[in-house]
Amino acid sequence: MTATTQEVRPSYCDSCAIRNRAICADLDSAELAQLSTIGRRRKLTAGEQLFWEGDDTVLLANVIEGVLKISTHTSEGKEQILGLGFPSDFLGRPFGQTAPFGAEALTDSFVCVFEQGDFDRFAREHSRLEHKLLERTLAELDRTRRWMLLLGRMNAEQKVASFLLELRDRLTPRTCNHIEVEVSEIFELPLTRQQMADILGLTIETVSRQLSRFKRDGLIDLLSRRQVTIRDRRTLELIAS
Amino acid sequence: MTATTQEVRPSYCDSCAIRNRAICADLDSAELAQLSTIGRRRKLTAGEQLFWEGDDTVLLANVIEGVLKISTHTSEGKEQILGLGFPSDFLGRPFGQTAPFGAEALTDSFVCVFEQGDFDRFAREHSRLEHKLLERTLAELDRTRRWMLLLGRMNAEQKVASFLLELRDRLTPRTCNHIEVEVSEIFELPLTRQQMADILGLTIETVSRQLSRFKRDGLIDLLSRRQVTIRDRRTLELIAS
DNA sequence: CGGGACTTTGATCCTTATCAACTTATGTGG
DNA sequence: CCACATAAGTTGATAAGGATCAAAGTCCCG
Repeated sequence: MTATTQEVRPSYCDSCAIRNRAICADLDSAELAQLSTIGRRRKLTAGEQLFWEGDDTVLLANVIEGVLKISTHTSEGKEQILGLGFPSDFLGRPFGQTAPFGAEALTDSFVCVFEQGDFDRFAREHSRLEHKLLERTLAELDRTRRWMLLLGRMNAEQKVASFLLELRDRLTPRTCNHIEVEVSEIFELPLTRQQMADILGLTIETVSRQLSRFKRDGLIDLLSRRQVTIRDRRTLELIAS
Repeated sequence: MTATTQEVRPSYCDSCAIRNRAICADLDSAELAQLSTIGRRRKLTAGEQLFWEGDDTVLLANVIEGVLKISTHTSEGKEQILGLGFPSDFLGRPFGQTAPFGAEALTDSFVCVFEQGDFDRFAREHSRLEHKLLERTLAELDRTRRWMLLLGRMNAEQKVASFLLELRDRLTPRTCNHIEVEVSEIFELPLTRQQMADILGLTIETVSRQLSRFKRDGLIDLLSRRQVTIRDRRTLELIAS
């Protein structure tokens, strides 16, 4: 604690795929080394639960690879997905008592997991990290509020169009080493139709019908259940408003 | 900046109604005095806009008295209210470029306003404040996500019931000087039917019909357009799930 | 007391949920 | 490697909840 000089061994964080995009981005090597002592990597297979809604021993995680969902349930058991976690996103509820939502891997994933207590303590001692976390939380709040607009005011067609566009964007990192990457309009849906319905506040049938319609109208292609190509982005954007 | 001792004059913050509940709660007198130099009080009359969606010169505010709404619009002009601000709530988007939503007073209000730049600078230098802000933002994110469940998965009856209950709770501070206060089940709606509709993702007619139904069934009383009494909280809670 | 905004109520229509049957993928064991 | 079982997805028919359109009623304020 009081040592002024400190042997800084490179932590495995240094080679982390999201080193420069996650909340750890502003930490120096020493801090990173310290952080890496309280975190551990974990592999998740599709469908595996990272933590459950209501858990007391709360986990926090950086998504390194893959896509996760966070969700809650109505008392009648209907699920509502609250958001998706993509690489470099931070998942979980710091400074809380119980997890207000559950987290599950949608695809095979890698995450960097922390016990909440460890992380909370670390964050309070490193205001740069806390600041990053604040910025992320504010951004996430913005995104969640935009989603409210979708849930409250859009019809099924607009919802599905918006969702496809957002997925395409978040699934493809905008830059790679500061070089603009030409992005393909083909991508893999990381969710089942049911899960899409649970995100959009629709039923599985409505989602399916809407996708079929978009395909029939030439706006998208469905190569397989999970493979989507956006053929007419302009029109989709018009529909999504 | 480098002075170690400093004349601390009591700022008007010391007597602020929300001194112990707002994000300023953890600041000491010296910090509070400093903060008060960059903030100013402002009175708003019902219907007055504090700032607009898309504004570049962004304002931030602590709500001292009254109720504000934050909202955004679809491209077709339909409004979606994103949330309400009650006394001690913090409004606005720190560390951002443009306001992602507008804020308007629903009732005559008092707020404590900051220029975003001033506030951002202050926050970065006072990690206790930034920590408070983080906790609030996380709590607000939780609340917003619960609202997603309402928008995505509830029917009109459940939405209106939930809203009445939440309004009653937030309109009445739970404690006063650490003493549990017996709360009355009568309260004033700070919104028009149209605004309620814009919060719940419904139309004005549906909201009105639902309220009439609740009244007919003896769950609530409507003394005037704005005066509501909750007569059967249990059943309302049951409906709201 | 009169005018305008807000609200309530009724009638009808439309979107999406629900129910049901069928089709297509996925995967496992013989 | 195929046949079968199971899960996931599609499509159609019908129903219901809310939106929309329309008109009457109420409150509020000058």
